[in-house]
Amino acid sequence: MRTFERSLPMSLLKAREAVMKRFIPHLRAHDLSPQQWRVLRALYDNEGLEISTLSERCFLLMPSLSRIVQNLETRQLVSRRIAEHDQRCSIISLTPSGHELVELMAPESEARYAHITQIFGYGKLELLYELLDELVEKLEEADKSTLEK
Amino acid sequence: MRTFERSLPMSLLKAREAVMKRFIPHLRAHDLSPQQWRVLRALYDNEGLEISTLSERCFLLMPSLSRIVQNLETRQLVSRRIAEHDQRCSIISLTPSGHELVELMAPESEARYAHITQIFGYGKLELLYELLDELVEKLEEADKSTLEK
DNA sequence: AGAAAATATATAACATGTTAAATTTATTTT
DNA sequence: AAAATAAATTTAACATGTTATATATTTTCT
Repeated sequence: MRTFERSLPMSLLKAREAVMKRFIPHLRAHDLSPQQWRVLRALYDNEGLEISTLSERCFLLMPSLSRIVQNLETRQLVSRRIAEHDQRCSIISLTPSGHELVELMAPESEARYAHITQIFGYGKLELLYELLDELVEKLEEADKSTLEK
Repeated sequence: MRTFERSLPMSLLKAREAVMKRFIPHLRAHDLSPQQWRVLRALYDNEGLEISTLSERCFLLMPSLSRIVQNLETRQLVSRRIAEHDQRCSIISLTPSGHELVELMAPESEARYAHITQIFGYGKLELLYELLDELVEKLEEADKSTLEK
């Protein structure tokens, strides 16, 4: 049997944890979880998103996101309104203070990302992104052709 | 600001999810979570581990592992005894039926791993492992030298 | 129009992730 | 040896992950 250490999911997890360690202190200083930060960032890039679109962009399942938005709503960092064209849809936006918070935090967040790039090397980082994207792509392709059978 | 899509933690997460998708149905068929399976695998490779060693090997924090072991214990897949040399330490072992379960499941698990290797390419997979290891290594080195300052 | 099916979201229930605090046993200090 | 400190593990509390189910609204069908 393959040795236990050679586990792709675990290697990916370890890498993710190592990277996140660099960001979490900064997030915690502003009382945000990585997920909450992802939501705020996504809304900053594209103001006023349906919650299901937000779910895709942030790679969060609806039940998690539902709770996260409720939390951010009570903290007045985001607001929601019901879509006119379809009353089932919630549209989430940053409030002014949510917008402010992102702008306050972004520079340090960017600096930390730049530091990781410098430590690891720009070329290697690009290569890693490419490999990860290709892995996902190929697995999804394979899933599709399995479904067609 | 860097575009939201270019997020290393999220790329790592997506890749991990895509890979896990391949294993989860098989695990669920045997009522195991990925974490529970990791624990059983670790114990199969090295019978009788202190729970803190198990925690490192499986990359699980103690509170999570504590609950997982309790669950596996009630299902009689693992057993625990108190270490003679230090009564604070729990030593966890596979029961015979735990051992059996790993041997029953391992072939299919290996087959799925082989399939992923084939889809993605052996060389690329090795390269990915190397990059992930190197990323973790370099981040840890950088952490150390920061502490020394 | 009214019933049935589909869609968007939320809630429920339970496992896991995560930090802090509690508990128990070992070790060190005085 | 008694008190203080440290170490291993568990429990608590709360956020998130995950599957199933419920709710509300829209669309489709007849």
